[in-house]
Amino acid sequence: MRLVIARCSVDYDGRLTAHLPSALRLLIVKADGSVLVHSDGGSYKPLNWMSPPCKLSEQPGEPGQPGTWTVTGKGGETLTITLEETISDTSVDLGVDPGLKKDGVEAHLQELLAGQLHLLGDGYRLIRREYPTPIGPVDIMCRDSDGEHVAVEIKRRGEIDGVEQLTRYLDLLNRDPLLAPVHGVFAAQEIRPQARVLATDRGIRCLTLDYHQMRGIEPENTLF
Amino acid sequence: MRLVIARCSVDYDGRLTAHLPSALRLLIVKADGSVLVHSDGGSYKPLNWMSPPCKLSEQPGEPGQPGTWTVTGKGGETLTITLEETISDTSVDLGVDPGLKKDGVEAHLQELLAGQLHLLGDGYRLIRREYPTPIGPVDIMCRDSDGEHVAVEIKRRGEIDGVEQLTRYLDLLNRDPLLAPVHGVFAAQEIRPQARVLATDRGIRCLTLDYHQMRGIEPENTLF
DNA sequence: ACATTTATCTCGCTC
DNA sequence: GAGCGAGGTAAATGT
Repeated sequence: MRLVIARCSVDYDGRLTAHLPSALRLLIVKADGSVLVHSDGGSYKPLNWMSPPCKLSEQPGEPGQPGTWTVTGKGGETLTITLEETISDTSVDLGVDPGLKKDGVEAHLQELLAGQLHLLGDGYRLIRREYPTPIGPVDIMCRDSDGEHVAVEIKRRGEIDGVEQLTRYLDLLNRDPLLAPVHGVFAAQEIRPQARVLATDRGIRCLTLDYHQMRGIEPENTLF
Repeated sequence: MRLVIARCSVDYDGRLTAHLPSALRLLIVKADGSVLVHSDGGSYKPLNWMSPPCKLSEQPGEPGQPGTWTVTGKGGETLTITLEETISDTSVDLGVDPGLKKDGVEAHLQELLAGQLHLLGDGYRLIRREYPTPIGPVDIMCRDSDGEHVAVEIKRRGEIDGVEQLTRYLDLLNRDPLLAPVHGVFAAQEIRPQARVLATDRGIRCLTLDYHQMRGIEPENTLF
């Protein structure tokens, strides 16, 4: 990664054309060749940029004359940076980033809850995640301490349509004498009052998931 | 603007939860307090960030111990950065940026077409741009050579929803006896075949705009 | 590979 | 201030 602080003007020509008058800015050149032009405000979006894949061509410029960067993108779009005065120019090798892990999405909540079935109550045993039915997979299917089936629907935010979805599963599953009775649990980080009322009215238990707590309890990497 | 190169891990807790394992990264603190965490790849989007308005609280950490930054956003969301090793930490005052000037977006197409109504046909006269209706503004309202009203919807890329939008305007406008009959023109740099079929079926004329040509023909600043 | 949907969307505008 | 629509949307997901 290369960081340049410079007084520069910038022109973009691609899907649209855009121009930045001369000012002091931060230029970032990443390892993949992408270039960002940042000002000292705004938000995370650069004033202008070029996404990878692209190629940077640098014309140093005569002493006392501005240098020019020409960045050409895959589709032929160009970012032209005219550097009038370079305050600093440093490079650093950051290596490859392990990447962002987003949590709190449905898939991760399902994974966590499947490993902590005790949150549903004592003696619960997992049958399987993504239990298939003709109208879609049940997030978690398990048995309670009495051996009766429990279908769990997991949402990040529990709203009415999630309750409807679980209701459809339960209607279907309870027609199967090998499974019935199948109980329902509606689990979410946040359950809207309307959804809670509807679920309760239909005999579906609501379970609010404490994501932070679940993540803390999640088993660490052990020796085995 | 402050630039920090550091080995750090990052946790975000807000609308969602996200975690970044420890790695070398670039941290940018802008004048408005916003914080960006960039890796050496990807695109212009940071791995994680906090948008302004927000407040940065810095706990320096004991010697040999990591320091911690806690950035708190307006809605209570937090970005926690644990700095294990700081490679560099520099600040620079960039001043206020004059800002970006864009061309070739929908607004500019509208401006160009309003000045070149002959592209619609001979004898067209402009009534006004952004002609207001209760369901939103019509991009261009004009009269044709017979004095009948013509509503023009302009898109950069003409797709079906743009045709639907114009259809809603036409339905409404044609209820007004002072305006009816109002004809429709769907103008775009590129019109998808499905959109063209739908528009034609509804008696809406399609017009493909050549942006570069329109820009070339646009009258230069003349003396009078 | 391509189409569709989402987003801590951002940004700019109108009411 | 809330609401709406565009975006060089970008990024993720499903087919």
